[in-house]
Amino acid sequence: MSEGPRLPGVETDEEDEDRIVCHVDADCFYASCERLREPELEGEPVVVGMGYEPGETVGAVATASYEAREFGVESAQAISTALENLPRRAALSDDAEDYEPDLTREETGFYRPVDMDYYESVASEVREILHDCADVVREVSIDEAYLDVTERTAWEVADGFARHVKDRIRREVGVTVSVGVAPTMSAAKIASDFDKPDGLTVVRPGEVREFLAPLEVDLLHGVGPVTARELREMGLETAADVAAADPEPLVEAFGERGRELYDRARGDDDRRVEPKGEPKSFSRESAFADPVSEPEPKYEQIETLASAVADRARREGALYRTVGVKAVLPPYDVNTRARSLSGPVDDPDLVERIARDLFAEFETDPVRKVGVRVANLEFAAADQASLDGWERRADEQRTDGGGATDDPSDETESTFDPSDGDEPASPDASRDLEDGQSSLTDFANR
DNA sequence: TCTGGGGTCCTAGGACCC
DNA sequence: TCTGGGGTCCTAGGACCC
Repeated sequence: MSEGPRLPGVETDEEDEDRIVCHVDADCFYASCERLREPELEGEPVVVGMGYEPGETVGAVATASYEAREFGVESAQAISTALENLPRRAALSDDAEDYEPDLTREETGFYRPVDMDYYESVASEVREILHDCADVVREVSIDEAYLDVTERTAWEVADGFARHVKDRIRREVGVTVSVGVAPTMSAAKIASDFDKPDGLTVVRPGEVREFLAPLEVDLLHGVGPVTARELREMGLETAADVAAADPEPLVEAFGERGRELYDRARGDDDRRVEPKGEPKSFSRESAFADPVSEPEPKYEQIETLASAVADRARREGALYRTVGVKAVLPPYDVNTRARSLSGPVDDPDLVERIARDLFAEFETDPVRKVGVRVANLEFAAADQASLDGWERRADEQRTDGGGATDDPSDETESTFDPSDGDEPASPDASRDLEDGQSSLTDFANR
């Protein structure tokens, strides 16, 4: 996790420079998926919108095909803006009179709503190929992964290997990907971006710093608009500038991230490709078309989201110890509130109660977006969240000795006791958990 | 860029403990 | 009671990524 200064000689990272890391990044993945099941879209501008319904103008651009990008359509753009840059083709034929009469077919595009289930099915086909091509795969998102292919290829033939991966995905799934190969994860990531779409870039050991040198700072992973501006204010425009800079001011300005930035710009990155661990949180949020001031619609949304989040956690076998809400107030004021319990639970009704409770503060505010989150997840291992699981834990805590170790949030728990008593709501584990908990608490309080 | 949704990590300050 | 040092956990906000 944390990089920081490291002790010399600990761990086994002496021979790290010999890793061969491959970063695979699908090109405008959602749009490619749409083309897969609708081949007529091939070669046409395609815009995939989230929160978008056919024929409407709300929502935002999730992905735009390269043809659509030519018209100035960008990811995260409001659909209404995208439509100004690139009118909807269907609209043209449906209702031609309402649109500029001189629009040619070439100046219009296809708009489709996000269909996650379908993209997920395509992604899993890609994933299978990736796992077939590498010993270790880290999936970063639905359309992106790192592969450690050290044991599968050699630098002399790395481009042939990458070509093979690309070809297999194209042939067997039908989408194109861009691939970067480098001795580090961060360089591989940048390399895959270097020649998009359908790119293939190999950066060999010893070439990393030279490869990065001319890049603008905002192309570095982890540098967004805010950091880029600050770096420029410090006179650092390119990766070479950062690499040659004194690291101290960077650390001062950005903390640990500053150190990381400096290291990465110099090509230093000793992270190993590792499979992604368990998720840390689940959340759902949704925006209102216009800010809402009345409490009722907001609470209704909160409840819907709370139950969706709790459902998800249960499906994934996760217990949670923290419940949070989010309220976005105009113009774009993000507020979050969270409350932790003294032990992990699976209890949809409790999620809903806490979410309502936390949200009460924003009851009468105009709100444009609300969200619900669970965190501090625990994935009950193979043995489920069984009672003996809890007894074992309780034993651990007991033998821990001093009562000091448990229950900093004791009073949180008691806050919920009154409302908790009124119904035997929670099926399965959670009741046992809560019971187990209270005896634990009793013990601690003795 | 007038702003959608689902995530991660980091930081700062406070409470609390020894 | 006028004030040390080390640590953990919690909340809130922010930057960033896809």
